[in-house]
Amino acid sequence: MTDSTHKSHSQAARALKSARSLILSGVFCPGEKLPEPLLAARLGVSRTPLREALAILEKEGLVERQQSGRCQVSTYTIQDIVDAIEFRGTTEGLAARLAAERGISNTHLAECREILADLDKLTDTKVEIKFEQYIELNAAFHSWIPRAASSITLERELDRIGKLPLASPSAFLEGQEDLPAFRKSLTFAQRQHRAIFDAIVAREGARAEALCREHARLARENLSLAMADESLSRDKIPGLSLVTSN
Amino acid sequence: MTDSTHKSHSQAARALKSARSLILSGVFCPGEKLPEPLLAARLGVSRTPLREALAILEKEGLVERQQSGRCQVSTYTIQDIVDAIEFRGTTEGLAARLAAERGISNTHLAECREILADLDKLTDTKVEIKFEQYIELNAAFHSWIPRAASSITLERELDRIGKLPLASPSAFLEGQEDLPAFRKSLTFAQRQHRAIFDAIVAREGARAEALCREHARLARENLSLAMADESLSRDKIPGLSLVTSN
DNA sequence: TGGATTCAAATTGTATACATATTTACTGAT
DNA sequence: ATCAGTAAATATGTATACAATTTGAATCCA
Repeated sequence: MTDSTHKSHSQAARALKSARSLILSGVFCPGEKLPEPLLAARLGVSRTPLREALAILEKEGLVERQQSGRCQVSTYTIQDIVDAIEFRGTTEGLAARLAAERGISNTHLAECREILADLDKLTDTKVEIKFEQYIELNAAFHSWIPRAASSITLERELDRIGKLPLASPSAFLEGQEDLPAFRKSLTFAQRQHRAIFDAIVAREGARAEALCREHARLARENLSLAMADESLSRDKIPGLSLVTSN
Repeated sequence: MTDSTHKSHSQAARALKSARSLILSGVFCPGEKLPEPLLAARLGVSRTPLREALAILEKEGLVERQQSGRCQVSTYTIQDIVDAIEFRGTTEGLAARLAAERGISNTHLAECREILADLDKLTDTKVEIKFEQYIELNAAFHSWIPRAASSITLERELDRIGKLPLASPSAFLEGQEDLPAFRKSLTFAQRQHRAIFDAIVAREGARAEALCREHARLARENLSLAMADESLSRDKIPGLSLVTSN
């Protein structure tokens, strides 16, 4: 899957993305040791760029260094994930409130209208939902919120929060296409998207904030669904393999 | 080659702390280029650990890499700072709400009582306030909140947010000892600390959250004070040198 | 058997070398 | 004087080498 032809990305950047992907996809188990020489060989880079990538992954919380300096895959509890989801909802709520209070530009208005219209097409029709498109548009809506608030700070922070395991708005959209309860929730989620947008446009800051928080609860529900669903989703949903089941 | 015994002061870790300190203290101007060889010589390390430190500082937002790969000190607007303070207040509010909703242990209860009692001693007496002690105790109170919520996630995130320029709860406590308006605000801040604690103990989540947000507004006021205060505070308050006065 | 001990193998942290890419300074022409 | 073009200087990105440390295992002793 790795694409070594592109030189637009440095070895360090590719090592970062590959290693993150390998960890989230469950190729490495939580707690597993990650010797640098081994990982470097596996990723096809030398230790120098790999170590830069590992330093970042450590900051992101995906790997930990024990006192000796050895690297291992982090372990997460369900509550860690719940808290991360709540954290994202709260931060998106803050961004939505600021967008409402500050008012948004016509450009941002039009941009979101288009995203929502496209999402409507995907969810309203009786046609088979195209999940890849939905994921993309859903991510577009969520990243729109801090941009609408004209807040570089929140843009960057939400981007970062999305890298916490299972905290991203798209975290539970992959690998659950087959669950009927899950599919129905997509239509509901889109109603919430519209409500959040309307609240922002109407400058109703408190409402926009509350709606964002409630919207994040969907992810929490999906987490429950995924955990209950036995072995099916464990290796399909990126990051779920890091969670201790207890 | 100086001290390779303790890993707690690895070259990379020391380079990180030193470079961060140099940037925040205004030794390097915003936008200034930071050539690696120069910086490495200045910090007394080789480029390898320095680059790890720079990768982290880039993630923290203190330095940026232009497309060529060259490193430069980031520039912040006042609104970036305002948003970062609001972000911290909101996240502390979330932690306080969770602490209230989940209930706190007796250990955490006693720990905070002691912190607050010590803060009372410092602020109530007519004696000269010991700023260093106040800063330490204030930081202890703020880091107590996510611990009381039993949330590793929020503990780590708030620690991170505190590294954003001027977003830390202690950001404006240094270098303003001489401003009377500022000194008076310390007593007020302590009243808010007590109110937050009481709300958490009483399991009043919404109140605890609202109080935390309001408490963060103090930092915003201090930012205004510091900006209005001409050249005095610009090189005294860590991070203020990164802000464009525009 | 169980526990300490020693020693080889493996791993980390760092410095350095070097190829590639970029910046800067300089030259010369219009 | 201005601009383009070129060459030298400098910076970055990466691989590799090496010392110091840690791990793992085989050995020895009670």
